[in-house]
Parts: sequence; C-alpha cells; structure tokens
Amino acid sequence: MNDAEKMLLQLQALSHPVRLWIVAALTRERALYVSHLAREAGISRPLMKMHLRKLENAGLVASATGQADNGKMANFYRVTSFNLALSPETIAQVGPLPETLSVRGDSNV
Amino acid sequence: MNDAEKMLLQLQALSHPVRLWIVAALTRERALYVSHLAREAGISRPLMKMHLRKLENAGLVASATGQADNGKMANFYRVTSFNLALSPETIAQVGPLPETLSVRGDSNV
DNA sequence: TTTACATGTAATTTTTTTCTTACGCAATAT
DNA sequence: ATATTGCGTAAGAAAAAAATTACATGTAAA
Repeated sequence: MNDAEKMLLQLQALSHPVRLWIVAALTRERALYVSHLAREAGISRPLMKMHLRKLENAGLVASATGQADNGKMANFYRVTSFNLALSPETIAQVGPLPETLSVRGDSNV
Repeated sequence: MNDAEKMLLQLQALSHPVRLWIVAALTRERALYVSHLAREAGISRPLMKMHLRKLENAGLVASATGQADNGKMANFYRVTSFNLALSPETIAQVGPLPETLSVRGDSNV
C-alpha cells in the first residue's frame, strides 16, 4: 500500500462522527472495550465493532484482549499515536492514487 | 457551525480519491476550470462539479469565473490554504459532535 | 449558420456505507 | 440453574454517496 492509499484509508476512517467520537474517547480514557464504547455512544455493539474495525484497518486504533472491571474478558481498544498533516502541499506530495486515472472516453457533457 | 462539524466536513471532503486528486492538481496548477478537470480526471462534468462542490462546501477550494484559453468563460477553481492537523489530541480537543450522543436504548446485543 | 465548447441543473440509477436484527458461544455472579 | 455480560458473525434493510444520463443555455470560432 502506497502513501496515497494509506492517507485515503485514514481519511475515510476519520470521516464519520461516531469514529471521531471514538478517537476522542480513547484519547481521554487510554483504553476501553467494545461493549462499553457502544453503550457510551448509544449505538449497537455490532455497529461499534464495525466502526472500530474501520479505524483499526487504517492503523488509527489497536486492540488487545484484557479483563474488564467485572471480571469478564473484553476486547480493549486504544488509540495509536498517529499524526496526519493535511494541507495542499502534503496532499500534492503523496502522488497519484492507482487506478484513479482510469481510461474513460469523454462524452457530450 | 462548530469546530467539530467543520473538521468532519473537511474530512468527508477529502475522503475520496478523486477529490484528493483534485486538490493535488489545483495545488500544482494554480487554477483550473471544471470541464478541464473533468477531462483530466476522466470523469463526467456533472460528477466533477459535485466533487468540487463538496470541496468548496468544506472551504478547501474556491471558485471564480474567468476566461479559459479558448476565450470562453469558464468556472475556475483554486485551492485554499488550509491546514488540518489530525492527531488523537487535535481530535479530542474539538469536542463532541451535536446530536452524536443521541438517546438510544440498549438491546440484547 | 453550424460546430465546438463552456455553462447549469434535474432525475434516475448504481454502488457503497451504515445500521439493525438475530443467532450462537463463554464466563462470571446470584 | 439462571441471569448478566462479554464475545463473534452473518443476513438483510435503510440510508447516503457516487455516478450516469439527459436536458437546456450562451458564446466564440470556422
């Protein structure tokens, strides 16, 4: 995966209100587990899991198994120390996205 | 519009390969008009217009009417000098998104 | 005048993403 | 034992985003 693809993946991961909230929550709380996050956010656990997966695929959060307050094993997430600088220059630098410049005929538009 | 909403709008605007390409192109070329951009990107003009509108709504590009090489009036776009720093800290700072914490009952999940 | 190229927009389809619901399994506490 | 709380996953509905297509207008050049 090149730089442009990675940047895109990170941007897509962060472009949702719930996922921004997750990052903020994990920044304040060090580590939280899935069910807990789902409750706090007011969404279902499967949905929370999907959001977390998206963030994890982009490398913005990481997961580990641990023990919750109540003794049950839980799936904890923490935020990674990413730093993404977005300016015209940094975007221009990463270069083209593969397959973005697909062959396509112009029409009467 | 608060900081969190603005950040989200910018993230959503940048989370698409074509729109990243547009920003890169406008960074290199100072200003380009819609039809020209559409041809270069290999997409239809209405679609290019939609992408540009999304970028413009986020304040990442700006438009102005001008004259193209061929004498025809054209709708030029240029990139603005935005600078968006994305890290756990900057995201945690912007605060909560309105209505993100909607009331919702837990179910058997 | 006809061709070419620029504009705008609306309606519709296609595709992707988001979200819900429902199932099953494991472990702890009552 | 039974309730509670954690986990995972898969199927399908709903919503949002992306993309196509088609129409209409204005102007410069051949």
